[in-house]
Amino acid sequence: MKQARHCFISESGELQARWQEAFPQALGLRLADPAPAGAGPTLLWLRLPQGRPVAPLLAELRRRLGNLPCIVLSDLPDDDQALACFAAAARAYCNTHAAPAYLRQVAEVVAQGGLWIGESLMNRLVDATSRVEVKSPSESGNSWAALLSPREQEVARAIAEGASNKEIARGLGITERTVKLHVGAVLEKLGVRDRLQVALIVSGVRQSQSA
Amino acid sequence: MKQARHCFISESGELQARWQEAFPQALGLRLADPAPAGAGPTLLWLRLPQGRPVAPLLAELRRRLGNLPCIVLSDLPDDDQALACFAAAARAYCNTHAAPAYLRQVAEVVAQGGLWIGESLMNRLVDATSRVEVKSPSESGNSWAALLSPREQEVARAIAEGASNKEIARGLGITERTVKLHVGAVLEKLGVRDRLQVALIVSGVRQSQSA
DNA sequence: AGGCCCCCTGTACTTCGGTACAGTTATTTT
DNA sequence: AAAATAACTGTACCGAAGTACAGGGGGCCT
Repeated sequence: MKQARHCFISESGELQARWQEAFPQALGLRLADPAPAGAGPTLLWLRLPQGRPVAPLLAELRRRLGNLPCIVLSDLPDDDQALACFAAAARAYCNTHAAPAYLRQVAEVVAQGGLWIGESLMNRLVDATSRVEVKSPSESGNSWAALLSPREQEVARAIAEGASNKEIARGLGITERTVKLHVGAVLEKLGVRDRLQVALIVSGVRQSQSA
Repeated sequence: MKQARHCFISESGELQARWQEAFPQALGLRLADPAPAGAGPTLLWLRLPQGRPVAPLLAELRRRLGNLPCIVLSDLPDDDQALACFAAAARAYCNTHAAPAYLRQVAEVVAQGGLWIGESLMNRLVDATSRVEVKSPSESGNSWAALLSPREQEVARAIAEGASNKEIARGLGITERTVKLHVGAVLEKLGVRDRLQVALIVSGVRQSQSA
């Protein structure tokens, strides 16, 4: 892998001491500066100004400097801001005041096509997902799961991913015949006539027709 | 940071040579094995069996081994599978046959709360996002309609209601054969293999796979 | 012990979905 | 005038989906 050319972008254009420590040859730019002459940067670091929407900022950066991977640094990181950054195709989100070693690792990850989310947000995502899976049999509002046996729920979820009977069979280590049995049970219990409706119900688009 | 205890899970339970090279002390488990006695692992690597839905696999692993960070290895990586993995709260997705150094970096990233997405998927996400910003300030995410002719849109919407070809034909006053023609065109233009995916896309659950 | 539910499998059948041939008509674009 | 696009129809074929018979084993409850 080639050496990345780092470019730090902040309101004032100054380089934080730790940034310079992490990447001695990094370039510093102000938000309004034009693209630097010569060999362009290959990796952008954007220090987020306080209280501004991130999407337009990132969009403009891309327009001016090319569609480069961009790492967002926030003085006061919070999960919602992080999500906004990733929605705007940021590649990483971390604290402005992170240690140089940390910054270097983030850079390496991003340079190799990785995404740096940070622990707080990651935990939230994992929590959300596991909670859904754990508590969905009991309630979760739409109650389709409550009508189905555990095995049938697995089948229903696979259907919602678009899996064929054969794929589900391989996935669960059973025969296609048995999958058809479960599918049939799911159809009857949810009161629908085909798997497409099952997919819509599991995806939350429709409600089950059953009592 | 403490040393992570790695646990590789595959169908056969064997450790690939490069896994062992990357993590000499890693534990190998089969899919069906129970949790190992003693100090449990802190990081799971799951080698994905061919053609199986991932969500149930990951859910069951979490049930059995605890809610640990999980890295998914795929013999034939593709973007859709990767998305399914992240939807199931996987922390990383990469090629089974990746080099030891690569695996070690993935592990380090995950151990520090990062997410490893891989270049292919990342490029797609970045592309998608930048395209959205460029071409649809008005409507967002509903790009499926833009790809289809008016008639095809009608058919696509009917599909999302769960209508059969025969019903669509009666509804539009045309033959079933013609409906099939339109359905075929919709499938091709949206880049999906069956009407179920069309229903999910039109319902806003999925994005179109096409350029 | 009998009844109930869950999970699993097999054979055989019908219907539906999707595609591959092969066309027609009308409108628009180049 | 030719080419491209949209809409439409027909026959035919294959595989997937779903159903209808037929069973098997195990666990739980009264």
